[in-house]
Amino acid sequence: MSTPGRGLHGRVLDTLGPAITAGEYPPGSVLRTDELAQRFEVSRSVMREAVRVLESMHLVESRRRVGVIVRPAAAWNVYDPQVIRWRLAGADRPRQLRSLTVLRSAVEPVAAALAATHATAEQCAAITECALGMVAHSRGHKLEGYLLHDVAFHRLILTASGNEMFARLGDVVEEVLAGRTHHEVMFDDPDPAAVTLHVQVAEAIREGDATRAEHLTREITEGALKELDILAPNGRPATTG
Amino acid sequence: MSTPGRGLHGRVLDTLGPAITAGEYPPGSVLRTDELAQRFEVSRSVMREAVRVLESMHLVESRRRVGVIVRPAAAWNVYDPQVIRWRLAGADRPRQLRSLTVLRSAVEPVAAALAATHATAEQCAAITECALGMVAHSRGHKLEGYLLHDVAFHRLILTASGNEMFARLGDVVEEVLAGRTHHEVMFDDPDPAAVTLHVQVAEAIREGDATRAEHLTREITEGALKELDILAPNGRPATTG
DNA sequence: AGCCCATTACGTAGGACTAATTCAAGCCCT
DNA sequence: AGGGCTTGAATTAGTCCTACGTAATGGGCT
Repeated sequence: MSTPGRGLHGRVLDTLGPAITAGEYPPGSVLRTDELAQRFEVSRSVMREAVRVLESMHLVESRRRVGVIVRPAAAWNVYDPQVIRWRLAGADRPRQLRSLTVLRSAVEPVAAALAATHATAEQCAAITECALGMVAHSRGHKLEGYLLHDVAFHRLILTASGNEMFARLGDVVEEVLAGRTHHEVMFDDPDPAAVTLHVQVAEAIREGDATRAEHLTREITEGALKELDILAPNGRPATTG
Repeated sequence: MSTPGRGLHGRVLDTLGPAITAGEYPPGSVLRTDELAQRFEVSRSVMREAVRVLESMHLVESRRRVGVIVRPAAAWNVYDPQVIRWRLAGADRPRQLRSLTVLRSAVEPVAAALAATHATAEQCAAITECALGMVAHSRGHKLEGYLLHDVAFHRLILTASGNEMFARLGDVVEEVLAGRTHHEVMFDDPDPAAVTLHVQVAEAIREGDATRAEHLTREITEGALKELDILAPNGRPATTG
């Protein structure tokens, strides 16, 4: 995807990272550096660099006389794009997708409101163009083209918000939307209502109507949440009273 | 604060990280591993481990035959707690504080709404206790005690939301609140209206009133934003029309 | 202009030594 | 005799060092 194999230590991470985030090693598990080095057939230097990276993601903790200890999931840097990808590729992908979608539902409406105030003329034009592109690809099994414009649309709004924290969530949105199209069951054509909402959001931003942009975006993200509920009912298995 | 000096490479990071995030090396700057190792009086191995960590934060990129290249700020992992701390300690602290506060204003209301639905009885009790603790420390220059309860209050709500992404923002909130109390000019006693809002949020969550919890929390975060505007008017110097 | 090659800095390997932490054996005190 | 404290030995990560591999760059040659 992004950086597949930036050196030997990266190769090791591509295996170890997913294994840890998948819960293959329960919290508290102890790994030993030279044992791992042997297993992956790399030198200790390389293995140590890999461990340092895992450590910076708070996936593991390295203690003398003990080894490399796997930390509980609550400690993980769940905002690290690498960690997100690893988890999305793993078993609890549904839960992860839900977490990310809820995050979207919190952030994107506010981002849209800010975009309505801050967006430059060029950004407004680009956003509108994306919305029109979505319309153009909304019928006739053009899912790939639709996805492309959809991702660009949301990414542009997050950037136009002027908030760097929001802007950095573009990758997350892309991951979620791409996941919906590729992995989950995607209806043949996107929901026409959703397409219309995107066009209206573009309008609102263009007109500088922050409140309307916010409300419309909220409708979009709430739709995404409902869609998730249909595919995988109940994030936590609540006994439907 | 969290892990000051987990080995030699950590010592190096404590100096290099802040330097890079402070913009001391403009994007595209080239550092050489050996040179850095000499400067910090550590071996190349240690230096390489430090570089690997910086690389995983997307602060730098390491290329053969070239060196360690500083990446533009747009590429940085701004959600990494370490990066956040480095930036908060640096020169553009005000801008950073604003970004984080805007993020709070997006996330916390939604988190509060979810908490109203998901929180256990124990969590409700703890949240209420914190709110009462804030009241108890709201008068008479008891800022430290107030801060302690304030942080715990928001952290509990983020956790009670049941969303791991929200829960991990507890550190961010702590950093922001602590910053307000310690670094910025803090009025002798906290705003009484804010204290009341916290108590009411606790009520709403206890009663399971998601909408009310959300609106009240929104008032809190909007207050925080206004407070920022007073201290450092206009994140981007907009000519007040 | 295009190709080749020497330079250069990172990448990898592996051995030697240090230091810190755990665990247990042994000691002392009660 | 039992419990708690001290001490020391074993273990594993941490650090340093040296050598060699490798790829990208930039200059020089054709």
